[in-house]
Amino acid sequence: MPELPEVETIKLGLEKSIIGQVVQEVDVLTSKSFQGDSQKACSQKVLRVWRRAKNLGIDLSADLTLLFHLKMTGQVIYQNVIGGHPTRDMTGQMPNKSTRVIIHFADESKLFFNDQRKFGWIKLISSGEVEEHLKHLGPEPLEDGFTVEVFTQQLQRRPNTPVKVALLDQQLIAGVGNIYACEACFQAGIDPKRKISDLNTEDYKKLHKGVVGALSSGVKHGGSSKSHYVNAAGEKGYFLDYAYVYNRQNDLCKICQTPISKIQLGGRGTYFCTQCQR
DNA sequence: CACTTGACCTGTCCGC
DNA sequence: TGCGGACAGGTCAAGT
Repeated sequence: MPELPEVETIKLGLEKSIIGQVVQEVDVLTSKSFQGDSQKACSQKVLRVWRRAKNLGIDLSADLTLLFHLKMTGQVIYQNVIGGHPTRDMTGQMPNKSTRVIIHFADESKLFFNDQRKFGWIKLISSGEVEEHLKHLGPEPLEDGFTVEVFTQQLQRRPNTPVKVALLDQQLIAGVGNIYACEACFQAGIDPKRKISDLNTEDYKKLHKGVVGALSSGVKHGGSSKSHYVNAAGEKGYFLDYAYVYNRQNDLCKICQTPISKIQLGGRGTYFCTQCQR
């Protein structure tokens, strides 16, 4: 589920709530969801929360890092208990049947890792190992170094791949997933089926703008909640209210009123407007 | 090497 | 109402 904007929104929420907290206990309810010795995290303090692509990191003292990947259905929800009641209760009773790991802090607040499909994971590693885990990832599209030139160079490593499939390749660009790949192609006016080798300079420029624009809009609206995604406080995101094509098969294009088409590309559902995207 | 497909899981939705 | 099949935001490994 969560793509760059969703993980970024979770990161911003956690930064406000868990920096300086001390881990008291880690409760692993589903063993495949947690790799490493969870006991090592006990008594360690949260120093920093960060994101790289769709990975979420929590740096602890003692040179430890909790690395998260939410895959399709992962959730990271923080609940601070005041007067016996959670401060917010958007997500119902916690833990629930998809809760896989609970991190208890010394002040009795808790961080829940929920994941219906069990594809996601948490790894406890030494901070020095983080780079090794993330080294295959391409550039961060919302950072300053992400120029049209860098973008073009990266895409050209996959000349025979359809544009939308290339955007999903984390080695080329970090953090774009199925929703934002569809939206980026729409915003660029580019047919998602076109091969990379078919693009000209102008196309790269429009696509670059589309990728940055779609992701920025995603962050601005707090991410996309088709079914599972919630932020660190358990609240939904509203980007899909503003989406032009994703999940809008047969609905009318917001620009030209043509019904939105859905096809398969690289095995994934792909939405686009046959009129606006060429 | 470049690219495609299936597997990993659970739940929901849709047609019959 | 029940049942089977398709599909779901991601990423690997194995196949062509």
